[in-house]
Amino acid sequence: MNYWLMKSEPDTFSIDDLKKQPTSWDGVRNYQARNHMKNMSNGDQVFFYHSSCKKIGIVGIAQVIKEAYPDHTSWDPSSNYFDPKSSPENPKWFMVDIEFVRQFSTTLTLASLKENPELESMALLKKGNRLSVMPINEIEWHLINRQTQSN
DNA sequence: GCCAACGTTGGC
DNA sequence: GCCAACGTTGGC
Repeated sequence: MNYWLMKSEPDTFSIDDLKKQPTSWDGVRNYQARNHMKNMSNGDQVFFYHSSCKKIGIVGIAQVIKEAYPDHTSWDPSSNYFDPKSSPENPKWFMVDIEFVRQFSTTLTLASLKENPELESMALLKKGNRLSVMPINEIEWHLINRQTQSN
């Protein structure tokens, strides 16, 4: 089992949206993020992170329910995520499906994560980090998870 | 709204 | 293959 963090702008797609139904994580157009998704397995656990919003931070947990498969929006000319270099025969971009697991009673804010010296090495907290899909190591996962309660 | 950091593109 | 220019991300 592996652990991950995925960012989403809640104005576009929030954990409340995920709660209603599983979703396919389409639209990732960054090689590093794509490669991380290709490394995901069914059952992998995901911190769900709200970015670019009022209360930035980890808001809950999701899990992978379908492993990486071609992102069809990449060859759809009407899609915002269209990439002319991708085709059904030779797909360039991939996505996974995730479903809701639980929501934290309070947002584990970015500011509070930064205050924890044990989390210093986290990729998320590195300056200038813009990756929308990143791995979380097991120690970090449990450290963070321990600080949370479910709704 | 600002801007630093980063990834990508394209000319050379 | 280098690197300047550009577009995007995302915290503040």
